[in-house]
Amino acid sequence: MFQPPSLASLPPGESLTERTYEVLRNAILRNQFPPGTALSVPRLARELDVSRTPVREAVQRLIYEGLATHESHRGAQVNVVDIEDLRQLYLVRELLEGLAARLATERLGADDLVELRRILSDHEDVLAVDGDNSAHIELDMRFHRKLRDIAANAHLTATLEPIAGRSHLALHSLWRTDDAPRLALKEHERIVDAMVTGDPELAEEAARQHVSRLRVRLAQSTPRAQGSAQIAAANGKAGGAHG
Amino acid sequence: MFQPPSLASLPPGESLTERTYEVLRNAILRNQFPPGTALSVPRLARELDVSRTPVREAVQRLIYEGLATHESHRGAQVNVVDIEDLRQLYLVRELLEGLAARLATERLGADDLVELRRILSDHEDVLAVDGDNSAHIELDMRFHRKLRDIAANAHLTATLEPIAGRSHLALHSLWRTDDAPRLALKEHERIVDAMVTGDPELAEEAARQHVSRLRVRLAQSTPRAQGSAQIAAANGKAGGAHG
DNA sequence: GACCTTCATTTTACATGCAAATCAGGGGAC
DNA sequence: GTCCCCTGATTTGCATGTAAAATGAAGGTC
Repeated sequence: MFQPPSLASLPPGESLTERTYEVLRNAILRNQFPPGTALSVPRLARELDVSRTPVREAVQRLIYEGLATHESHRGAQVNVVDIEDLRQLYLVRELLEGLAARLATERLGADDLVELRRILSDHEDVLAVDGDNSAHIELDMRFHRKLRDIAANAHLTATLEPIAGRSHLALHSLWRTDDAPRLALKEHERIVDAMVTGDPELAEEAARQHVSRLRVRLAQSTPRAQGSAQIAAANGKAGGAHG
Repeated sequence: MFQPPSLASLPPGESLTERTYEVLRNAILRNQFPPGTALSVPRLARELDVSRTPVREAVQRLIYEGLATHESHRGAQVNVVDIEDLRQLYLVRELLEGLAARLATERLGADDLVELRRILSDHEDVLAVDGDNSAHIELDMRFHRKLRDIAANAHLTATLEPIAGRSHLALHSLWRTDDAPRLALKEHERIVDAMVTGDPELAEEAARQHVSRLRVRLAQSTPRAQGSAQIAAANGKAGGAHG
């Protein structure tokens, strides 16, 4: 059910805890561990072939970051994000993405612009193939991560990263309309356009509108049984591919 | 140097890790562990009379929260916040405190108002005695924490709490002018006044201005050797009590 | 005195041991 | 069929063991 990415695939320079954390985080954000999945420390330790200590520390980090929840003596499980959560989440995210776009505009370099455009172009390619929601989410994450990088404000990054993570986690279960990815890409392009004009306020507003519209679109999405479907999918094995 | 608060003083319902975390966090925010202080896990474990595991986990939490920093194989130390850090920090904090005030205004109940006014009144009392910067910081924290509570947005709280923690950490080393506490209190009162009018936008603006002015005041403060004094105090052992 | 080198101490990063809590899954009792 | 209790397996929360890295003091050389 979960091909052990085996850790070996990761930068061996880092600590085991760090690498374990990356593996688990990616698995969650790629929906390989859907919301509701239990994160048993001994089990993961066996599967990843490390001791329990690094796994425990990685799981705690996921908890602090809000990708997992914890109940006393009952362990952790991948967070289930419901509509109300998302509403509150996007209220915060709107401000922070706006700030990121504003700061990024002030510091935008030629290289950065090239990289941003490459992401947009990759994103277009992915949407052309269509149907692949995971690839869309991946590109969406790359775009927003790049914005944070350009903004170069360590506190903003540290603050926004977990927020963005939780948002993207929710996307797997809550996206609905098929044109949402296309709308998102259009809005990304608008943000970049605003940044190119060199007007920070404009970029901020474009980014805020983007998040605000995401929120509206997600709120309108059929709330198809708030993740209970996910939990079922997680408990019953995800074997049947096209369930 | 550090009277072991011994953990026993804390809610015995919680886990050891949780209680250890609270003890360390309070010690840092009260400047009992000034910036630069090394957080040696075995040493703290001895002093607090618990095993190393809960201490290690508590320290990691402080690191994720940004109250401590970590260097590979060299352990953690209490974060040193410099002026540039603070500038970036307050840019983020301004937005989030604004949001908190806006949401709090929409949900303000009679009890909440009583509590807020009580905090303001306690704050006045403390400033009347004067000279006690720690008490001012404590009341400042209480005020902003209460605002977050009233706002009742879990994601905002989770996001703003570490930011506020780091801000308050910096206050111990970077406050300067003697009238800063009084100005802060005045601005708190303005925020509450705005909330009472029931106008969320006004409250948001008042809160943003408060943070923005804090930033300016802190930036103007004599940067008295960015915490190096603190580091010296921390390294030389504070053994001789009144060293 | 300035600069190495060595060696003991401490600490980190990870592994493992273990009591107590929780959960899964049968039987019975009704 | 439903409720309840029991039992065994698993897991959490904490404690402890330990190799390798980092630190620091002592001593030797120039």
